[in-house]
Amino acid sequence: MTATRKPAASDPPAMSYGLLPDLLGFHLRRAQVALFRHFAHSVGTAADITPGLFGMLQVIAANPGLAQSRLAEAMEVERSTIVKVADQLEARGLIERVPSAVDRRSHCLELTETGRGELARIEGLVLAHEADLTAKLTPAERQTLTRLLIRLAE
Amino acid sequence: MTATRKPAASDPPAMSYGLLPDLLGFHLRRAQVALFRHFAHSVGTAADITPGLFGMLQVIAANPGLAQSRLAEAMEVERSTIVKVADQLEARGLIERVPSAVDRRSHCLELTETGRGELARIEGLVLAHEADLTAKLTPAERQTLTRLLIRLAE
DNA sequence: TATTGTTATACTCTATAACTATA
DNA sequence: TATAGTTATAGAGTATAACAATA
Repeated sequence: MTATRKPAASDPPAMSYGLLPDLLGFHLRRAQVALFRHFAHSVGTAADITPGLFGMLQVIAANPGLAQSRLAEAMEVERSTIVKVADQLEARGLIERVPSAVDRRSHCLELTETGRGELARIEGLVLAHEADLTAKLTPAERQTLTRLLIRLAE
Repeated sequence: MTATRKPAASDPPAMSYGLLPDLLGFHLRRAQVALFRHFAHSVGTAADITPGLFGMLQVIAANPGLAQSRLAEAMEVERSTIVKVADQLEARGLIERVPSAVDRRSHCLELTETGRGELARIEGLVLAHEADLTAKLTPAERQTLTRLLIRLAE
């Protein structure tokens, strides 16, 4: 049995969320807020990075020489949005814009040596964050959750 | 068996997402993006509302006479953020700011008659959106997903 | 002193539209 | 004509800090 206490007359009336608890989007949002907070506290304070920037860095690392427009497609954002992301990562010395050898309009994004080192460090932090966050679930539950989310997004 | 075709030499190389598919946050985000798109196409075009505004309206409707500061706490945003939300909903004639009888600093948020009608209509659209979105899942899977998301957010 | 609503301001993330240099 | 990167600009959504009125 869970710990309870006698409700006092001075208690604020319990808040109702109406229909929201019946909606998947409500729980999806709450889970994401919880994850962002956990990420900010664990990874963010140790490495000054957000989930979004980390995602960009991952895709750049996994696809050496990726053009900015291809990154935009992969992340499902506008080309123009990538400019500032690349500016930021370049200003921090994590990536380089290398002119393409075959298309002079195109910039190939590449991790720098610094970027490779930083990314390795951040990956360690992210994996620890992931393990900590999902410690509430069994491995089977974690896999079930991932699979259901994938099917929802398809 | 799934339909396939012979890969052509001109195919772009398959994009890799690196570590991202191993991370819950990646799938959480994709699911939320998919849900937002679906909401925008189904509910949004018929009622000019976003998931965020709908959530605010739900909590106001479910807690008549709620003060702005209490709404801010319930939605986990700053007091000052609520001002614009209330402005918007009031400008659309959906809610009213009623001066509190017991605390002259406080504004009690109340649905107008128009607001009640509109909310009822929007709720219908939202429930249809929810049913359509989750048609990919069995009722048991839907419940499992909700439960796992709740445990993740706890 | 603390709280309520408000304003002014700013920051992040994103999009649109127009520009240039290539293709 | 179409594409790659860029710029300028704007719109959500959010936060911080300060203020007047009130508790």
